[in-house]
Amino acid sequence: MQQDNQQFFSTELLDWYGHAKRDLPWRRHRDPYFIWVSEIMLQQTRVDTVIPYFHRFIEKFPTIEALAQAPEDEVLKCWEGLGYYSRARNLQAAAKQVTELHGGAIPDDLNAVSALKGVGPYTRGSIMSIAFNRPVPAVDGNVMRVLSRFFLIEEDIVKVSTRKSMEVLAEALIPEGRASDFNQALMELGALVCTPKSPHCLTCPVMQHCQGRIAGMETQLPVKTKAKKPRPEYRLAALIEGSGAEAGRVLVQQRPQAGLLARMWELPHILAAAENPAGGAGLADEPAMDRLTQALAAEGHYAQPQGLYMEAEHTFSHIHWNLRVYRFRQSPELGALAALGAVAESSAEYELAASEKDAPLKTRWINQADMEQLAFPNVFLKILKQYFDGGIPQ
DNA sequence: AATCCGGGGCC
DNA sequence: GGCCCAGGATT
Repeated sequence: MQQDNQQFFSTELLDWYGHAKRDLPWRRHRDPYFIWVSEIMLQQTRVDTVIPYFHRFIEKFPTIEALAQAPEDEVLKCWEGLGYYSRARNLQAAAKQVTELHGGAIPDDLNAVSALKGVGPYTRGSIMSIAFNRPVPAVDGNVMRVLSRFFLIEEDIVKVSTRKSMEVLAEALIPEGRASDFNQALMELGALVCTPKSPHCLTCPVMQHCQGRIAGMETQLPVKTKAKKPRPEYRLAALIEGSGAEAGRVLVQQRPQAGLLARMWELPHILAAAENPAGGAGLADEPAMDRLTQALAAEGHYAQPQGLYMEAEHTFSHIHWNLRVYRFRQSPELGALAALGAVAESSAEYELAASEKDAPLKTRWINQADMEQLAFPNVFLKILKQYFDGGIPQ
C-alpha cells in the first residue's frame, strides 16, 4: 500500500520534472562549485531573489580558489542586501577549507562535505545529490510541505525530530541512480505547484494519491507552530556631515566581528528604548538629539545636531527597528573644547549601539563612491543613497 | 529545545 | 501594513 504510493509518487514526480523544470543559472552547469554557491544563497531565500546575486557572485569569484583568496570585504559587498551575512563569511571560510584540505575541489564525500562551514543537513544533501548524484536526502521547507501533504503527516515541521523522520522517508523515495533529478523535482514541486497558501492541486502530477488532498486537508498542512513576533527596538541614528577637510562626506562605522550584521557598515546609532515607545517613538526630538550628541562625544565624535532627517524601519527575524535619523554637523571646535575639559564628559549612559561589547569601532568618512565599496544593511543603504542623491526624504 | 541570524513577497 | 516564508550555528 504505502510502498505502492511511494513508487507512484517518485515515478510521476520524476516524469513531471523532466518537462516542468525551470531553466535556472546553476542548472546549466555540472560544476559542484556553482551548485554549492546556489544552495547557500537559496537558504531562506527565494529563487527570484537569488538569480542576480548568483550571476554577480560567480562573475566576481569564478572559482573556489578565487573566492578563497578574495578580501572578505569584497565577498560581503557581493552579498549586500541578501541577508543572513554569516552565510557569506562561512562560504568563504569553507572555500579556504576546500583549497587547503581537498586541493580546491569539493569532495565527493558525505562526511567531508558535512564538515564544511555553513553546510548543515539540507545543504549536505543538496550538494551530494545534485552535484554528485548520491542518494542523500535534501529536506528543506518545500520538501517537508510536499511530504506532509502527500503522506498526510501531521507532525510539527518545526521540530527536529520531524525533519529527521522526513529525511528517512525522502531517502527511501529516491529512485535508483536518480538522486539529482529526484531531489530537485521534490523542491521544484514545492516551489511551483505545492505552494504554501493555495496549492495548485489540479495541475499536480501526484494529486490522485495525495493523502492530504483526499482528506481535504491540503491547506492545513504542514502543521507548523508560529514564530514569535519580532520585539520592537527604538533607535536614534546620526547622519553626521563632515566639515573642513571632511566636507561632503558622512561618518560611518563598522560593526563588530560577531553578532547581528557582523562586520557590516552603518550609521552610528543608539538604543533609545527597547519595547518602550515612551523612550523611543514618544521621545521628543530635543532630548533625542541630546542623547545622541552625548553618545557620539563619548566615542570622540563631536557634532552639533541640526534636526530630524528621516525615519526608517528594519525588520530582522527577531527584532524590529524603529529608526529616527538625525542630521548632525561635524564640529571640530567642540572637539577642541572637549580636549580642554571645557565640555562635560558624557556619562556614557547611552552607548553607541554596536560598541556595547567590543573595542572602539572602526569609523570612516565616506562619499558616494566610498559607499559603493562598503557593505551596508539595506536600511542604512537606503538612507545613504537618499542623502547622496541630494533628495529630501519623503 | 530555544534563540540568534535578513530580507522580500503576498494579500 | 500585517502576515508568511525559509537553514545553520550556537548555547
